[in-house]
Amino acid sequence: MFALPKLDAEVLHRITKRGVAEIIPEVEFLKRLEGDKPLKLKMGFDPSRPDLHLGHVVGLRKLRQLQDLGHELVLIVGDWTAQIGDPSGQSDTRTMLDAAQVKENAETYMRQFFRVVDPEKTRAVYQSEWFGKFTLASVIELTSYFTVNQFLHREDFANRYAGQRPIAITELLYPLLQGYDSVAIEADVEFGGTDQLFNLMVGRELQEKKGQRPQIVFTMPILPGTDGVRRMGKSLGNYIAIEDAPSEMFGKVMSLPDNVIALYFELLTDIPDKELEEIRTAIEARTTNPIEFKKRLGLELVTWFHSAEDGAQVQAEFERVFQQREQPVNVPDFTVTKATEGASNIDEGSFTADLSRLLVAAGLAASRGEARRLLQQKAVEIDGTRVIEETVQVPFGVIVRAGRRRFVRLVKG
RNA sequence: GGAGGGAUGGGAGAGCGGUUAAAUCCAUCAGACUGUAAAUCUGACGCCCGAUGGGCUACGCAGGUUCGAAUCCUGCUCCCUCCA
Repeated sequence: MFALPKLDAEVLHRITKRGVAEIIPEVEFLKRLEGDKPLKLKMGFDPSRPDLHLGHVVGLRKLRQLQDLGHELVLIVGDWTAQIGDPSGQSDTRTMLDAAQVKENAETYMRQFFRVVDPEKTRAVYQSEWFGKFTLASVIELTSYFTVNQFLHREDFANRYAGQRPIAITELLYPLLQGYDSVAIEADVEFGGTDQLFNLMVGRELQEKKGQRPQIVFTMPILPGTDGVRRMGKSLGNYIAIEDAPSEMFGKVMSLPDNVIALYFELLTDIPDKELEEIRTAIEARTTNPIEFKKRLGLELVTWFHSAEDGAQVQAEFERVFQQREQPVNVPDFTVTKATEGASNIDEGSFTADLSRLLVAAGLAASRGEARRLLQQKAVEIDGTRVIEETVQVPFGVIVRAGRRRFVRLVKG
């Protein structure tokens, strides 16, 4: 009944080469792809931070590609590992999540997850299905397969050990639990960023010790965040979320440093390798303005996660506001009344504005101090004219701009 | 059980009795420039006020010493390293 489609060279190439760091072992993976059973693809997630960003998307796209070939994804909801926290160099204690919270987070997660991955070929399972039944004896057994020395080889641990920084015992448990998940579901392939290599290998070994066919370890490059340097991460504040509004998503793409543009195309789009090369050389040789590539990237991403209309609109708006330095099409209204801070002498057509107060009232500045700073720094415009004075007479209907991105239209209440 | 180190602004990390709203770096914001919300350069970056000045908050928590404390003392709380 089930038949995996015949793989043509191009598809195969895209799956095994594009956006791939390492497949261990690659030949075995190819062999299994040709098998007559759909593969069980494993992907875990930690339900304590359900915000998906483009860093996750790199892996999700790969899963999608394989699903499209007929393989099946098993999504592990890490309700136990979430309590430990994957070693990240910090020793922040995580709070225990209650079951309801986990469920809610998991749902949020999956809602985002299915924007990339095919829900029809996805099965979600909770770690508690097996760890809920674990006894101390099972834990001890699990730990018996490895030595501390082996674990200290993991780069992160090795660095911390050498630097006399703390390594929590629970952190050592993390790879074991994640690895056991592979045993529990009998995973064929597990996916992760290159930083996950160690954990993935533990799963592979654990399966072998348990007499299972060891999973293929499939790693992908880490996507740098909007700072272009550090990995994209929520806690680093350099991420583009799947659920970012169109303008925000586009804007964040536009703020990418030039040197990561090509990598973003490689990991997040399907543009042909040939074009990828062209982009790469064009940026290096400075023959094309990189902003053009960023626009294209932004457009693709917004189209994908929102719609083509949103993409077009948001790009037009960007060009208008930031390139032409004109006013945006849709400016939110701010209603000025007698009660408004910073507004006085209101008559039919205009009023006297104390800008240090009004900017705060209108949400354009966080404090009066900041409002004054903006005025001082020549960052405030009223209908396109720079304003430095604190007190000015303004007509209703004008657009006030504070800085590059904040706009408000003053309307009479 | 023993010895020692530490808790500072969004993050990292100086300061170790006054001139410290607190160096520096990163992030952030603004301006300039630009083929870009890249890069680069410059500046700003606690809050409040009748404001070239004044006030209030802030360096784990609670007290104390002092004209004056992030800096010294005491007691808490938490964290870490090493030895056993």
